[in-house]
Amino acid sequence: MSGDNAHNHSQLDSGSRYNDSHKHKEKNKDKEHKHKDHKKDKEREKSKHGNSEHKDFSDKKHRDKDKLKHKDGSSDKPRDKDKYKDKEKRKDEKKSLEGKIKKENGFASPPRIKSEPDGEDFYHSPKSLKRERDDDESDYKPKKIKVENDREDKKVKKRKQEEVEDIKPKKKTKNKKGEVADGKKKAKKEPEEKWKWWEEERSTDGSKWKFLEHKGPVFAAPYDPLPSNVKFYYDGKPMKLSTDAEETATFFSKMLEHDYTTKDIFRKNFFKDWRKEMTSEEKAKITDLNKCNFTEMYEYFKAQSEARKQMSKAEKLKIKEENERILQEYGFCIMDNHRERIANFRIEPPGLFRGRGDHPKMGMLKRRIRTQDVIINCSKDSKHPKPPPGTKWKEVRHDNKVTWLVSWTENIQGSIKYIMLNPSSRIKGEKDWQKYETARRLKKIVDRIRAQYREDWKSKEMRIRQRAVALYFIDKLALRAGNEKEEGETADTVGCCSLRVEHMNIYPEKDGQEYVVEFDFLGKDSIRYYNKVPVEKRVFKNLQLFMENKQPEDDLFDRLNTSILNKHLQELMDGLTAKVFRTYNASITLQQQLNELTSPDENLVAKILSYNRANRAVAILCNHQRAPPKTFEKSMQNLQTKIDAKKDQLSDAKRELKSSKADAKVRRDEKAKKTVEVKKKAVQRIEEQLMKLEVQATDREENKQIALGTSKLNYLDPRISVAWCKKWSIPIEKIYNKTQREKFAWAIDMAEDDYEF
DNA sequence: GGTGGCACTTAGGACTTTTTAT
DNA sequence: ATAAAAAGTCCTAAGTGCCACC
Repeated sequence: MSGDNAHNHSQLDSGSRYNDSHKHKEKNKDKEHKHKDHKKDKEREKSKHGNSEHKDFSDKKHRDKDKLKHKDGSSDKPRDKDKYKDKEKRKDEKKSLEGKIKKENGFASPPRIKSEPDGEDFYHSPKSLKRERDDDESDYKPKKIKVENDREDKKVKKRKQEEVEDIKPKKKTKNKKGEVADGKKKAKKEPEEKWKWWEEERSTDGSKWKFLEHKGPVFAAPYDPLPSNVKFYYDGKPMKLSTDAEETATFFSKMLEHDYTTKDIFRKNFFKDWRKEMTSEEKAKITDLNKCNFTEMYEYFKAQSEARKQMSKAEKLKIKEENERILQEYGFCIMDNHRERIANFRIEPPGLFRGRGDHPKMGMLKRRIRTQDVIINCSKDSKHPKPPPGTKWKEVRHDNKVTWLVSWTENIQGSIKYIMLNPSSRIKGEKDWQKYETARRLKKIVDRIRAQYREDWKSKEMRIRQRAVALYFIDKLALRAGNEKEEGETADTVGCCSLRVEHMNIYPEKDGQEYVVEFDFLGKDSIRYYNKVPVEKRVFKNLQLFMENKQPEDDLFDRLNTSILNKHLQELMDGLTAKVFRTYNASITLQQQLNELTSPDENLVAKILSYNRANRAVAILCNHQRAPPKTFEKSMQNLQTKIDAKKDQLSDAKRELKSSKADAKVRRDEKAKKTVEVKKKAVQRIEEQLMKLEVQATDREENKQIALGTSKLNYLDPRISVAWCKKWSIPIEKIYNKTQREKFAWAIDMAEDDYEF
């Protein structure tokens, strides 16, 4: 009773993530299918649908999807747009497109002949295989063998200079309003000259770096015990907890407001792990989580965070400076002569595991990482990071075949966590660039691949048909590959290859369309994928075949998994895997949509709306969702109010204009004429403002539950956006913020207005 | 082929800061 | 000046894919 009744919240995952309770069907038919053993049925049941609250979401989503789903080479019958006729453009008059192959931009590459004689002939050493491939991935400048140390080429000069400047921990990055000049006069003119790694050659030996030096991770702050006046109550009585037990209790107390704490699994897992932290006396006494009252602790933390907000300017500044200091010390490393930003240099603090969706491990205690858990990776000849006094690293190694600086093993899933570089770093950027080049190579042969999988739908071999149908989905719908997962260890989610019969319904005819497939499953992060699509007849027939005599929980593609699929893809094109299709389809969609939606005579605001729409088309394709912002309704309403006000203002202005015109007609003097002009201007200005507001409203509404960021950051070849900006004279800042510009510096530097994906 | 380990990319939500409206 | 909204950043979970080994 007491205690945690503080929470009773409502819905959490507003969005479309399932978590809870969905009852479910006849599950017991049981395991005679060779299938795995359904000990996890239980979990699965939970994610069964039928959750009415998703209703409207799905409707909407499916509407959008129908609208935008693209072409797949050929057919693709009518979609069910009918039901939702809708806003202007973006129908799918796009299909074509595939046909035309564009010339690769600049970095021409010896396009590897597509189906080359499988690897072996080319690559002898499995060891170096990967790297070699990368290299002749082409796209990167004419290669030349990189010599260990600075070569003689023209680059040397530039490099040297950078060495000096780049490496200096610039005391304070940005010149915050002048205060900079301290330290040394910034004589060093800052590394204003940004390093253009993309103009240099890449190493060819499979090593990721030659030199790496860093300071190691920043550990989580040690536990700071509660003041004695903040009490924990068990069964209504105050109880002083041992430090460890108390710390763990604070983790729970901090989440009191979160829906997690109302979930059985969460509570059960938490309580079990909490008890492990208790002394035997505590363990004996505390036997029921429901008798625990954490509210004082909760209030205490709330007050603290409140206090933090109320801090004076000076205090805040001090904290900011301290953070900056830590950043300068630990947030950078030196990799091959350049000072590069580290992404996550702080070790994850202890806390309660928050899995997403219906995670069987939610609530478990994520333990504190100590020095002896940490592996350091750096150059032998670098200054090794030193462990906190009195402690020792688990290991210091010097592996330049990997990119991480620090790693440790996490205790929930037993997986390894890494500290790596920021996306703006050379090592990440090169990889990112390469990813888009691979997608562009796919573009050149995608027609052939499509033709082939269509042929394969007729294959005599079941495994080939399954492979072909799966690939069709991956291509057409941008589904993820769908690796197998260990049951019971994670939320029950699937991707293409791991789809189960229960994840789709097929209808010979539905809503006036033939051969409709309705997908409904939870994908990555337990985000629901719901889509109804007409498919080709052969696909449909194949699906019927695959589903024959199967139980709902059986795999749809029982002869297929990601490794079989990827092996096949690898034969079609060097470097081709399932995920390349997502990248390819996302980028090509952006490009098409930009071409279609951008009208030359529109103003900047309208163009940006078009960009956002193109971006949105991709986000919808990739099913990138977000929970509608909590304040969405309200802010939408506010905006509408503003629009209404503006409209009133406009009609007033118009009226005034009219009367001034009438007046001018009568009086015919200069003054009256002038007045007319002034009024005209006013009307125009107001109209513009109104337009802007309306655009804003449209954009926001359309974006309600769509997340644009993920595709922008991970799927869209940035050169497409850069070229678009150049072509229409849109400042790049309108599209990419500072962080994004840093990540995409390579693209911003190299793409011209005629770049074509 | 199946399995587990490893490295690295992709992902949404929480949290913080900045901007805008009042 | 203050509040609200939006934008930006941080955080870390959850994917993909490859490899070694059996």
